[in-house]
Amino acid sequence: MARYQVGLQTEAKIINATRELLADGGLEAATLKSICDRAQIRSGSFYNLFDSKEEAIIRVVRESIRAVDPDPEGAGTDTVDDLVDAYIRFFAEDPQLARVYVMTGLSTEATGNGARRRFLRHHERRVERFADAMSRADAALDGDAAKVNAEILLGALDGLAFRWSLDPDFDLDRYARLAAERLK
Amino acid sequence: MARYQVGLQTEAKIINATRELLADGGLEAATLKSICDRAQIRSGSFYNLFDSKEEAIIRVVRESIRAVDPDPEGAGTDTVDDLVDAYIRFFAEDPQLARVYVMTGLSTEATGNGARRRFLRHHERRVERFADAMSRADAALDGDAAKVNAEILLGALDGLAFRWSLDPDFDLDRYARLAAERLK
DNA sequence: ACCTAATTTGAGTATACACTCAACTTTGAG
DNA sequence: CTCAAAGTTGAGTGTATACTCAAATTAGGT
Repeated sequence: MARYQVGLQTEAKIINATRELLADGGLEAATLKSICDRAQIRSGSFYNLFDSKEEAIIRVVRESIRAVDPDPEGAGTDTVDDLVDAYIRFFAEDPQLARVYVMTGLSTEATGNGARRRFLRHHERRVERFADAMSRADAALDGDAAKVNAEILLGALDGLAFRWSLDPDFDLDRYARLAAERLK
Repeated sequence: MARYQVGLQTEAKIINATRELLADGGLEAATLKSICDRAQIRSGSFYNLFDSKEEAIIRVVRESIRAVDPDPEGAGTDTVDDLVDAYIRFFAEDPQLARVYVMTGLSTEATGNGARRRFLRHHERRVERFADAMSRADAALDGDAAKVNAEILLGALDGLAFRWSLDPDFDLDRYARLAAERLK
């Protein structure tokens, strides 16, 4: 499985092309032809490095989901503000990956519902993270109430992010901070 | 353009089949073949009544968008609670249409972005509706602040609805009411 | 019962898609 | 420099898609 430099470069070109296409037009836009055209390769090269189109897409989607997580290994030291900031920063700093992230959750099929399940699992982990931070900040808040609050706050953040994905002019940063202020 | 009874029945079968498929599997699932199979007709009959597959889909989507609106002609007499109730009721009473509604906004292409634009336009109208109701309830709230509040509340509702579309077990009714309580 | 227009049929068209493979070229370790 | 493995190519395969149309059937007003 040793690899030549050219192969690694081609792999990177494919991943970049896939990410750009997913960010611009979602799963519908990421056809094999469009990926190969953008990466400036022929389909045979694609299949020399990837088993399927889905493999490339899942790699990009996974990357986007990981990127929204401020500190995947972090164990209970974040504040709610930290978490909200990380969420907002993700959208501000890498809108392309962020769009992939939003569109992933929304896609009905295309990646065989695997993406949806991944998205949901990640969401649940994040709710716990937020709930923990809320509990730490307010000793009077019991676990269940914190989880409810976290679910609502994350719902609002996701809803506003979705709104932004429909209309890039929407001031996500501002609204997300206001929502967090009212809901934390 | 006079029509026989059979024709009207066929049209209804097609619309129903399309709605069911959209609700279950989104745009990806609503292929011409699947629509015709479910409606128990052959493709020629479909094209005798519709100019394109998109026409049938758009009819269903429009229906879903209209259904979420409690009183499209209503001029400024609703309270925020009325509007939130209508939103929740829409999801509780016709989950199938509601799923179509959510999935429509999320679809990247498939209906040529027309659906997305429609969705956004409708969203903006609804924000104004909510903002008006908020202004009426609280004289101290100026127009801009009300609009911001409305945008956040609707963001939260849409986010929670999206969450529900990923996981039908999610208790949308409960969370939506809690969100409205904190944000109105 | 008659007759025209509405409706149905299903094989057929054109196109786009993901994916394959045999022949060829390039890489880089020894 | 050599050469086996890695990488590239592009025409080609199979399948699914939306959509068409000539021929047959049916509806329903007269």
